[in-house]
Formats: sequence, C-alpha cells, structure tokens
Amino acid sequence: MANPLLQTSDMDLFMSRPRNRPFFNEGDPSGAIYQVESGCVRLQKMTEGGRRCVLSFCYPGDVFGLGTHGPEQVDAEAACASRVARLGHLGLQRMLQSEPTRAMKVIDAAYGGQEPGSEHVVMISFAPAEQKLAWFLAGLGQRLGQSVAGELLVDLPMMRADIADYLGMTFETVSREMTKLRDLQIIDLLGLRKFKIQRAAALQSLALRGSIWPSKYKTQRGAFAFAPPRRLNCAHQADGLA
Amino acid sequence: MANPLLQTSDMDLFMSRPRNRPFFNEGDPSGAIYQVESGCVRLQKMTEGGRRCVLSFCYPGDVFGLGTHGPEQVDAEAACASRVARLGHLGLQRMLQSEPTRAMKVIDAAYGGQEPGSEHVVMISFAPAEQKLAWFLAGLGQRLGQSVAGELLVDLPMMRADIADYLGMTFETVSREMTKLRDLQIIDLLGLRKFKIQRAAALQSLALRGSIWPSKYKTQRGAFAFAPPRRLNCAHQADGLA
DNA sequence: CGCGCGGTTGAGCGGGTTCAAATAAAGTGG
DNA sequence: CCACTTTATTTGAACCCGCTCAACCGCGCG
Repeated sequence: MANPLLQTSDMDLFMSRPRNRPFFNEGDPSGAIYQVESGCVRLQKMTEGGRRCVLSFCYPGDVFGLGTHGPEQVDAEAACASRVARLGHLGLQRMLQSEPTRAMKVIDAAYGGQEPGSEHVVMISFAPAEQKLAWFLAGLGQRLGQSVAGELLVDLPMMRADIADYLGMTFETVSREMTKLRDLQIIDLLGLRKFKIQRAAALQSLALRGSIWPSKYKTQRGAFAFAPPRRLNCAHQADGLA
Repeated sequence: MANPLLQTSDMDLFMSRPRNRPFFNEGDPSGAIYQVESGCVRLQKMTEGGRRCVLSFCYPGDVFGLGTHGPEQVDAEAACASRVARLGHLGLQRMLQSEPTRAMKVIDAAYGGQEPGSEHVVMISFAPAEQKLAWFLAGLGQRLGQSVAGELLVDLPMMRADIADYLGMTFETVSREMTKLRDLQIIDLLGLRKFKIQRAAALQSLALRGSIWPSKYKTQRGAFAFAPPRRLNCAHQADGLA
C-alpha cells in the first residue's frame, strides 16, 4: 500500500487472526473502523439456512467497518492469516474534530469497503460463470498483481470456496472455470495460491463482455424499447417549489 | 412518509418525471441529494452488453444520491410517474455547518439508498426464484402495504421487467413465480399494478427459508467445517502496537 | 381497428448445480 | 523426515431450474 489513508499513529489497536477466524461478527457492538495491514479480510453474511455470502474482500490498505454506532452488519473474517489496525469510534470522533476532511474520507472509504459494490451486483446478477471468474481474477490482478517479465503474478489470498461465495456459484464451478482459463492459456496456475495472468487483454475482454452472451441478446433483451434521452439538464425541467 | 428526514423547506428544487425518464444518469456531474416525494425511483446500471441491473428502488421518503463530489455512479430513473425533491451540495454544506448531526444522518441515508444492500446481494446470489420473489414482495408489503381487513394491500409501482432486473432473473420467471404464489393463495393479483398479501406468514417463511433448498443442503454445504467461535472480544486478542 | 406494449403461458434446452470419487496439499505428532 | 489425518481441489456424470424462444392475451391509444 503506497499511501494508506490511515497511519499507524492514528490507530488504537492491532489485531492478528489466522485463516477463517473472525475480527468481528454480525451483531457485535461496534462503531470502529479497521484498516487491513496484511493478508485479506472477508466481509460476509450467513443466511438463515447456513449459507455464506461474501460481500467483499479487503486487501492491505483497505478500510472497513461502518463508522457509525449500532451493531455490526456483517462478519469480518480473515481469508488468510491477516493483520488489521483498528480505530475506535472515540478516536474517530477525535479525528472528526481535528481533521474533518480526512475523517470524512475515512468514513467514505469505510462505507465503500463495507457495502457491496454495484459492479459486484451486476456481475453476480447476470454474468455467466466464465465471465464472473474472469472479472474477479482481472480485478485481483489490478489490485494485487506484480509485474514480472511482462506478465502479472498474483498471490491468491483466499480459497476456491471464498471466491465461489463471493461470485454466487459453487467451488466446483470455480475450479472448472479456472482450469478452463488455464487451458485457454489466459492464466497459468502456480500451485493453489498463486497464478499468473498471461494474456491480460483476453482476460479483460472476457471480464467485460464475456464470450457466451449471444450478440442478439444485447439488442433484443438488453436495450429497452423506451430509451430515455440522456443528459437532461434537470434544472430546466424543474416544476418549481410546491 | 410519516416523518421524512428532509423537509420541504430544506430543498432547493423539485423534479417530476413520467415512467422510465431519468432524474440523472451515470456520469452526470453531481453532488446533490434527492428525496422521493411520490412514485418510485429505480437506481440502476447498464452493462457493456446493454443489460440493465437495478440496484435498488427508492420509495417516498427515501433519500438517494451520493452526497459527495464527482460524477454520479448510477442512473436514477422513474419506475412510475414520480416526483423528487433535490438538495444541492451547496445546501448540503450549509446544513453540515448549521446542523451537522442531521446532515450526517442525511448522508448516511443517501449512502444506504444508493448502495446495494447486503440483503439484496445475499438473495440474488443464492436464493431460488421463488424465494427471491417472496422476499421482494414481502419487503414491498412491509414498506408500502396498507392493512385492509387483516390483509395487506400493496400498490406495485414497477413493472415485471424492473423486478426481474432487480432480482437477477427474467421477467418471464417473475411472472411465472407470481402466478405460482397466487395459486398457493399466498398473494392475490388485483390487476397488473396491485396485489394483496393473503398469508403474510407463509410469504415471510418463503422469503427467509425458501421452500426448495433441501435440508441436507444446510448442514452439508452451508456449515463450514471450521466453524470459528463467535463473540470473540477483540480487545483481549490484541497483539499490541507495532 | 391496427398497433405497440406489458404480461402470461408453454416447450425445449443448457449451464451450473448436486452427488460422488479421486487426487493433491497441508498439518500433526512421532 | 515420515506416516497419518484432515482439508482443499480437481474431475466426472447426471440432473434440473431458470433461460430462450415463441405464441398469445388484454389493454390503451392514435
């Protein structure tokens, strides 16, 4: 992390967890903000039926935690051995008074880390498995990849089941799609927790457009019959105060 | 809306739109906060392929808009003829200075309205169609329903395709599942834009647990082998400052 | 009326799931 | 380091839910 939002000196407390152990659980009293120092934190919810849904992964430098009072809304668990720094809400209030601008940025980031992103929702709603995985791996590459001889080397901090629960599919399908991408020589698997992006452009293309959606799909079903004109200037359309 | 967060006197501007017309689009410059006065606003994103993904619906009293600078992240369109009130970011800054507590609540609410909820993500990831729709209709009932003779009468402000794009399914499936719920006498369809919840408990049960997930599913796949102990007090686990 | 649009219903297909088994990797205790 | 256990991953086969495609209904409207 080049320039983390929060400095060591800001923080109240540091916590380490081995894989699959919680930093906090849904329902815990809280109001603190956390920043990942190393590893990977999994924000998740459990369903009534006991299924797990991963809302987001937080990597070094990422901030999570609601930053408001009230109980936590999600579980935060280590996806691999991880360490986070914690800023309690007293410390946050102190920062809000002394450095309101930075404090707002922190709260902004904490919201962003906590809530599921709209990109994520789009992918899990509609994309076929191949595209979901391509999107996920491409994102990992951008976030965590290290350029080595023109290729992108990525450490995979989480297991297949974590990816599956993030993308709304089974770990078997994750596995199958990964080998499929390997067979296409788009990625190369280097052990279980490491991979190499061999053809980033191809991966990105799969992530954005997919290879499966038929072209007719795009026009027939995607485009809505009533396409509203874009760029309306709302000020000109106002109908005055009530 | 019993006690809306924002009063008429707070707002800068009022806007009305017929069905399917935008209040703003992704990429528009902004920084304003909006509150729905009547109708229903659809927050959505379009994919590269032209598919639409509805992130949330905002009903009267709901607040949306990022409340920060930078371009809008989503489209906001009227799901039916709708009217919203707008608070520009100059007005918001004024409120931040004069009533910081209320202003923070407004920003909170705007985030909540804008970002996809974690419940939503859980449902579209894993739930079967029947459960998705039961969850959606039950939520509508709670939010918009009017008690009439022990039953809950609900006006459906959006069309089938909107629901489909919100739940990650096709409108045909939405239609099929609605008639299925009618055949089960859980709901009654009163024209296209109105329905009645006849057996709220049954609907809620479908929404929470579904009727399809087999029970073995819950133990075999849902529960993870390594169940982390809950309610760890993180303060006791701290490993000190670095 | 003819047309467009929203909604319903039916038939058939296929991608992703479930179930099952084999293999690889990672601990664990000696 | 090995033997042994446990966990994680891969792979195969069969099934099924939701999707695609298509026809039809009903309503509103020029």
